[in-house]
Amino acid sequence: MPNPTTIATMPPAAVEAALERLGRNIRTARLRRLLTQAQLAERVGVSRFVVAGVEQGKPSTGIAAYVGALWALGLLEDLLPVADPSEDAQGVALERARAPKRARRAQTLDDDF
Amino acid sequence: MPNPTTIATMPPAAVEAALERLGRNIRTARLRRLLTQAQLAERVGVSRFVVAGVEQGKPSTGIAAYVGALWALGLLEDLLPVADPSEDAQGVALERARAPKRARRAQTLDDDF
DNA sequence: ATCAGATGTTAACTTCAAGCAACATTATGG
DNA sequence: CCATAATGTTGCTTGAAGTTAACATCTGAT
Repeated sequence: MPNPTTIATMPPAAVEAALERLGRNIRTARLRRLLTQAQLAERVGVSRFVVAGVEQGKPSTGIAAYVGALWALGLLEDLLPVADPSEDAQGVALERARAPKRARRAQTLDDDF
Repeated sequence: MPNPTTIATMPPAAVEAALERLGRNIRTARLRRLLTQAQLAERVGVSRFVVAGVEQGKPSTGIAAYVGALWALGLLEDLLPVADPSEDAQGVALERARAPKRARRAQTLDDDF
């Protein structure tokens, strides 16, 4: 991550909290299944340090490690509702009869200021 | 990701599919809010290429970029139920009156073979 | 209480991913 | 239709993520 001032090094507090929570949840799920970090890591295909990072909610860890852990724990389906368009009430409300493939703000034409 | 044979380069099909779906969902949410990739990237604090990677479900992209995008779109709460211990039916079933802090498999003692 | 195993910590090294820039392509608004 | 903005693509550079290893610490089973 070449740029030192990135989200992975200084994430917003809300993002950081969400990641820590997710990590704790994954840890709880692993312990319930009586798996060691190393065993889970082997299933996921990473080193045990990456799993440790996931359980700490490390922001810079690749998402594949997180999703791989969920997959190895049989919790992949929990990801399906995330940002699901049909559940995005705010998005549906914002969408006023338009579903563009590209976001383009109408350029000011007559109403210059 | 130094190791060439990692989950980020060759993820299981299910993981790959889940990531692609998540990326598409994030893209849909962004378009509904009439934001460009660059605008969303600015809010998240990354370059527009990272956002493009997120929307493609790139496995090796740091989870902070994904969660940051959800945060910037007002969809962070969607992450709360993921791997939620109280919703982990399988985990609750497996947990037989024990909640260890470390996973340790009972070593074979008398029953050697 | 003891000991084996799980987890945390540190360090050095390797490799890839993020950043950046220029260009091509596509889609949208006019 | 055309112009313009958004998105995709490519190549390069560099910093950081992941791996490995060794050691410390803590937990839990016996």
